[in-house]
Amino acid sequence: MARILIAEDDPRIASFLVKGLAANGWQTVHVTDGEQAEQYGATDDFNLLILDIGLPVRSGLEVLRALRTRGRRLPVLILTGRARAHDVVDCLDAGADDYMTKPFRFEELLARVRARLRDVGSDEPRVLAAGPVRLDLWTRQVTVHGRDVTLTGREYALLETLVRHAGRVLSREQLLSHAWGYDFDPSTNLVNVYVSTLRKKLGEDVIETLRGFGYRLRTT
Amino acid sequence: MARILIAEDDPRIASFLVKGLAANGWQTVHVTDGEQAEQYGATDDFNLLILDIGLPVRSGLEVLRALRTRGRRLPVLILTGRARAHDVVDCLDAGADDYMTKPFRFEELLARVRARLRDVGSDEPRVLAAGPVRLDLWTRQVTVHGRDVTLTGREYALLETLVRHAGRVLSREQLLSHAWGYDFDPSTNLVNVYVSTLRKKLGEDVIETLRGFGYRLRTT
DNA sequence: GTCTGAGGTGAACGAGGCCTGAACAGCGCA
DNA sequence: TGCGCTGTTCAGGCCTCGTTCACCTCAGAC
Repeated sequence: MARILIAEDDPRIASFLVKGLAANGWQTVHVTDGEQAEQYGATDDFNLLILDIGLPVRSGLEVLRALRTRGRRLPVLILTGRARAHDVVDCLDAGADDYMTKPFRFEELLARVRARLRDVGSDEPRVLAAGPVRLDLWTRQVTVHGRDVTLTGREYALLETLVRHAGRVLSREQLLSHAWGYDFDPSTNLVNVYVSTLRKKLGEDVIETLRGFGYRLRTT
Repeated sequence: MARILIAEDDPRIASFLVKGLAANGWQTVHVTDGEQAEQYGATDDFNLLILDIGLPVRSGLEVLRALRTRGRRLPVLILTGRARAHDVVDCLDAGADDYMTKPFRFEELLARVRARLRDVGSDEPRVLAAGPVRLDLWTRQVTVHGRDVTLTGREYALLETLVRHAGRVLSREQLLSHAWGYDFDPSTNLVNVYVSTLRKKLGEDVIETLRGFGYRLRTT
């Protein structure tokens, strides 16, 4: 099983990452400053480092440079705020493999983590299918009962989450954190709205409502 | 699977090469000075050597001469900066098979790598086709729905990238790194502009926009 | 030197996606 | 049956993202 080192000082984002990655079967270790990140990253215990660029004590960029200087080839995924997006170039120069700007959707992070771990673990299939729904992850094409459907970004993200957990009941909160990110207002009715639009595009019978619990993708 | 030895001391270019070649299914080994290049190149483990001319410890030219003196017939692709373009003649004399001047476009590098590996692995077809588009890689002729179209260099590079990954959604960054190179400003709107001009020449329906994600070449 | 065309930049414009708030519908419980 | 709670749907505004255009630089041809 792949092990992931998370270097992130914002407790909110960190807990979001730890829980989400654990739920997908990865072991995580969480550190909160650049010094620890460098120490742990220098061991051979991890298959991936998720590195916040704005860490205390020592910045993510410094950590990355130090690791690369020591010859560590560990894949590194950089997290950066909008405002510091220009730092990304330096990080890629310094040998980062990929980056994401905050706020990010969890599904997107998962996709990138999977891509980076492809050599280590099982690789990501090209097509996801559940019940009448097929998602082509390369082309982002969606079909229902063989019929092509065009979805917007959010609609696609939400459907992808449902398909990945097909048959399971997912709460509004779970769907929000996967398809939107950690940065959501709990009182929003966004999920309801997007389920509604998805139903219009996919047909009424594809997504089931479990009153009081959440939604579920029909697998039959 | 073909194995490629990369001898390049600029970490930026090296990481660009390693990632890009790996993504195309080649195994790479990366060394950063002329001494290592010579040691690794002397083994029989590689099908191609990508050799920077300005390496520390021992220059690319020295490495090349040493390998050839020892009777190694390994194909060698030279990388050279603009300023040192005159060294190319010496390298070709010393037995290099091909060369590129920095900065270079990734697609161009790929084409040369494919050409050099032709004997070893699968060989490159002469014509690429996807949907209504046909590219003749030898003559650089382009047709859409059978109609001839003339493209500038960049337009061609961008279209080639789209055709090589036809149907897949490619992000702006992926397109930039393939059609422009490692040396791009992530905030540029170049891709947008060139997609726009390509659409004018090829027709509106050939390249599809996936809002928030990138572009895709229609395969139907 | 002048001209031409390719490559690249910055900004204005516009469409469309995303989200909110509120009205409406329907289910379950008393 | 009536009430409250949960879920659905719709209209409308904001704002991001993509498109396009005018303009600049640069290199090569003549």
